[in-house]
Amino acid sequence: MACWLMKSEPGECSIDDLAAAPARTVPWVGVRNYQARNFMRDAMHVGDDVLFYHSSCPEPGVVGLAKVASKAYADATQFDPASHYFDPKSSPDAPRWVHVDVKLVRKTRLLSLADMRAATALASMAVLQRGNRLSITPVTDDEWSAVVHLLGAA
DNA sequence: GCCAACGTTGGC
DNA sequence: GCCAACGTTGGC
Repeated sequence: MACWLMKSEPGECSIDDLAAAPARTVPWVGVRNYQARNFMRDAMHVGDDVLFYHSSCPEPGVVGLAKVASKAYADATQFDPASHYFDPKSSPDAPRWVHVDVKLVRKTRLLSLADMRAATALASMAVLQRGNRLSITPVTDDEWSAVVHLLGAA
């Protein structure tokens, strides 16, 4: 079972939005980066563990644990001209963008980006590497355990 | 296939 | 708002 870190801007979908969603599940719409899409399409499986991360906000960091709740399927927003995520080059016959559903397991305390950078056990995390901008990154089992340990040690 | 220009991300 | 880093686009 693989683990992932998924970034969300709290202004778009916060951990509280996820907690309030029906079945505490949201479709992870809006990914418009091929590498992140490929992770969802090719490498994610139902039941994979997810670190839910707030980005582009005053306190970036991990704020919850979640799971992958569906296989990848077409992102409806790419076909909607009114959507911010509309992609005129995509067609329903050959959808360019797909996504999975993500289901909340539990909210956690904030494990801030600063906390993460300070933790030696997390030094190799993809999300912490210089220049990283990917909204979805793989997390190793060891990194997952270290994050959960840090969250528990609050 | 190269590469310059441009757009986006995201922390600060 | 700044800026570094990186991805995408499109002319050639």
